[in-house]
Amino acid sequence: MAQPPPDQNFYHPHPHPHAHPHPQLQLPPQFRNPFDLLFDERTGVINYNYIRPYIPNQLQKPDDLSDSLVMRRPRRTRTTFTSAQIAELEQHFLQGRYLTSSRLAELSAKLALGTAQVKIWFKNRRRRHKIQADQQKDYSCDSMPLSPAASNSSKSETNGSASSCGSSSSSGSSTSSSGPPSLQSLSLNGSGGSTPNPLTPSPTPTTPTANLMEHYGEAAFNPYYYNNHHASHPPHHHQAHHHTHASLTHPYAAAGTQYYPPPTGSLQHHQHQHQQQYHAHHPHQFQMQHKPQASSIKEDPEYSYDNPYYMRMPTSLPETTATTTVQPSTAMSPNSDVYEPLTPKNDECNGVGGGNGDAPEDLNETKTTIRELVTNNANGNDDACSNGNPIGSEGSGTPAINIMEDCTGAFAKFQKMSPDTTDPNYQCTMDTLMHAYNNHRNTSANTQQFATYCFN
DNA sequence: GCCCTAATCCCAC
DNA sequence: GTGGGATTAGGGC
Repeated sequence: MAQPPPDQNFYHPHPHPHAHPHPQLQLPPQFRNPFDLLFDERTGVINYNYIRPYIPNQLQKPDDLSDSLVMRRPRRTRTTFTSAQIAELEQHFLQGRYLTSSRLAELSAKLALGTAQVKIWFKNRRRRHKIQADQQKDYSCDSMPLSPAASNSSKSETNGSASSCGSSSSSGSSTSSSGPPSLQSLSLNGSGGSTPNPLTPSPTPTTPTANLMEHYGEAAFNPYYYNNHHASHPPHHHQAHHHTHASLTHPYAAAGTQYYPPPTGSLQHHQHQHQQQYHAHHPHQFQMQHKPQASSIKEDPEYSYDNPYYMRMPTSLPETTATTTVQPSTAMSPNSDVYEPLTPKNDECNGVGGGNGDAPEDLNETKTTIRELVTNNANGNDDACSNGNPIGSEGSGTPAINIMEDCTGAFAKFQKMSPDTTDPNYQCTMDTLMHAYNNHRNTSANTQQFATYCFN
């Protein structure tokens, strides 16, 4: 009987050439999932060298089993994923943290990996992400100063980042005591006073992706970019890149953690490990996703794409990053089998969930909101502005609107993070704009002053 | 030896 | 069957 070639993906404790009985033969109960050990789902090869009884560690070894047969389930040889495989896996993880069977099969075939390996990778990736998210949350809740907007709003309200930070967002416990700040806390915190319900995506037009990508660099959000722009460059380019975007005291650096900038040593490792570690240190882009209920994702007819809790991926990027290669998320498609729901608890810390990173759309929303604000104010409809000195006090909101229209590019100012958290221009959120507005509506004699303050 | 992480074990649903 | 949490262990440095 011809013996199949041994499969190198399996551990062979007894590499003797004698074939063990065929797995279809009767197996005693202590054999658990023998096919796990025998069948390589990638190659389809049965490993005839390998039939061992599985005895849980906790169970006592039956007397009639020799020591040579009692062992922990042997491991497969550790797979070393290629950088391309990692990139692909990361990209799919970006699109959704859970895979359907069809997606799994497709991905495993595409990457020439076993389905078990793909599943394990996603499982471990989710685990890693959760740990880091917990660390970030702890850090951001404990240490990060609130943006002026959040600070303002928190004076009169107890919603927003402060209160939601205190509630656990996951079934697991937060175990770490320190870590890098959440990027949400860094750049998206401005929703505190303008997000009535922290469990819903913020109605405050924010541009999280634009903010974060500009501040941290495209690579932090796009593994493809990372591959294309860093893999071929010496490590110092990588670091220089980040210094460019975090030229001042970076919260991560200030925290003295290993997370950001990535440790020099690891960055100087070879590309594969470099890439793996990079993603381990930059998990921020998945903050809004969480585990769906049970197995409801795949067939749940209520799994509506239109549900605002569902992940939204950026479909367009600021012009400064328009040359990069972020793929339109298939998670955007109702036919996608990778998109997943966002549960309310996913809105960690500040209720900016939803991943609504469509910058131009948000910008338009912001402008529309301000337009209404100014118009109402100018028309005397702003009850809050009873001091007789409203914006557009010339009797029409038109000048302010015109200024805004003329200052479209100036909105970009608010998409930049300031290292100075006391800077009232800290964030481009409605809170910030309202902060500026409130500060100046009592003092500005005309629209121009306000517009100058806000948009220049 | 340390770190990262693939793989395993265990339990819950 | 699949998930998460805990753990083990391979491999690079």
